[in-house]
Amino acid sequence: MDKRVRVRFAPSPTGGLHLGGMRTVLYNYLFAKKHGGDFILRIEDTDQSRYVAGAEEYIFNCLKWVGLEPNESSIHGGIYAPYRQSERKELYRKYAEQLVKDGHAYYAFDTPDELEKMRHDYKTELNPSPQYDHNIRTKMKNSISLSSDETKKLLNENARHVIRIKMQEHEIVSFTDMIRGDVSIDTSLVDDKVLLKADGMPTYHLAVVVDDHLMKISHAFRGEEWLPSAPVHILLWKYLFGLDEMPQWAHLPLILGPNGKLSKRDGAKYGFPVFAMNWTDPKTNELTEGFKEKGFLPEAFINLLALLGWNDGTEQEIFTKEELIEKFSIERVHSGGAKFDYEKAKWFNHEWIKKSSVDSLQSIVHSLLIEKGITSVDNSVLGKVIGLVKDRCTLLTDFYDQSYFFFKAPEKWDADAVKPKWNEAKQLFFAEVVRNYESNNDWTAVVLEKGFKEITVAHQIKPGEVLLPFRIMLVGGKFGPGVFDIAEIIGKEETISRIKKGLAVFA
RNA sequence: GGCCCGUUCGUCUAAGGGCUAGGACACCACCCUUUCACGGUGGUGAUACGAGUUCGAAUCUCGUACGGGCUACCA
Repeated sequence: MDKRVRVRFAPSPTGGLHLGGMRTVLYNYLFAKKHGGDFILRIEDTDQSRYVAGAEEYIFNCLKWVGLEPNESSIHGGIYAPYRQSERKELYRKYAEQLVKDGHAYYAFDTPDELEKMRHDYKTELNPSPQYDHNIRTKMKNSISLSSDETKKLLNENARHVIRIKMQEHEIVSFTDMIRGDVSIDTSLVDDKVLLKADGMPTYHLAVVVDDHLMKISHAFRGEEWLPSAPVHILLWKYLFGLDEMPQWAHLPLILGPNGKLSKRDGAKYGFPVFAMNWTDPKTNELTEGFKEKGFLPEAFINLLALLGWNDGTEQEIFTKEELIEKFSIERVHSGGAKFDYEKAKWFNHEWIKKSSVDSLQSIVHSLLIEKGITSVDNSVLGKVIGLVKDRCTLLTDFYDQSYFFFKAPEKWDADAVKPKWNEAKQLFFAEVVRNYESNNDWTAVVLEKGFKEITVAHQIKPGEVLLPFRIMLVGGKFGPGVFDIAEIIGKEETISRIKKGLAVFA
């Protein structure tokens, strides 16, 4: 059987592409690819009041960045188009009416105020949040409590109404989850969910079942927060299409922040990204930082996401996308939630930067430097620089701090580290170094170091006393790779110029 | 409140009845390095609690506690 695996998203700020959603996509993708199936992305835009312009494109951009593009979606198209819910609106009413006809659903005419009143009136200490269920529905305004004439009259008058599922009083609904095994839930605990809203749009509950059937979905992945309403979906499948056709479900564990389900707020509060890419909410102008802009490699992002709740049973932690596809198994996904650890996330990125070739980093570091105002970047120089500093970079943005001095002479010097011990002897020493380097015809780190050391001997100075000042002349502070490597790369002219400048500053 | 899901070092996790509960991140120490890192070696550190089943339980069962989720004309 062909595997058709799908994931659904709402283009809204709350349902946007945070870590949890991204991981759902990833597992979905890995599972589909592993079994030679199709990865289908569905967009939920049923609730126009929450719809955020640009959010859908944003989701696709994120997927593009990490290379998890779907086979079918609202932008990629596919044989079951359209893939956007608002464009499928007309489909859903038919199924909702069918359910009413078969006695599995009913019309409800209650206004928001009446619902509010019900929640207030039936609220007790024992039941702080009363539900629209088999007890309450007889007391509300719907086609079960009203006579059929009254119902007809209201429908003919075009009274605002919704269609609700009629949950059985006591029925145990069971299904097998790919991660958790057998799960059973008593229907009496689930309320009569709205299936079709007053504006004619379906709720998630109806849409997910109708779409999965129409699009011949075989596997459906979603977050654990959907578990309590799973019986609604199972029952709808039973009533509408039969359970044999129902996709296999996998309810993924939640990704937790420091306090509970990871939220956008957690990122701002604790200083780490929770979205794949930068996202500016057009309604509030609020910026949510992304992993991409923070300096993560897409390979690292996928890797750390995959390992948050899954492992292959070995001690391997660094996986390429291809290895993940090969080794992923949904049965090995944890059932418990995982707390996101930003320190470990950074470690994954560091590993990936070290693992990446100079060539693959070149263009990304180049544009980063330009962004930071370093305009004259020679590509062959940059290649050498990247090779020299990449082991010291945890985030891509670290490349700036680790390498700007190759392209720009220091303008400030950590003079406190030099001046107190500065003296005439050192002044003379560096004057000698300048003379030596000026006559140098073999500008390599090894030769430069040899010349430098010889002069320390001649001047009876310990290398340790002049190495630090030399470093500060070249880069401005106590950081960076080996000084002679730096000197080799910046070249003869620049090295001598920086020594002379340093001598003037320290004198 | 009700229901659902979960619980192994601080964090992510391995161990599917059987050697001193293994690894990674973080942390600490030492080594390397005449800067800062990288790297190397080592260390601190966990089966939530209580019963039961068993020759033997992190592992199976029950209870308790704790954590999370759901309880909308949101998804």
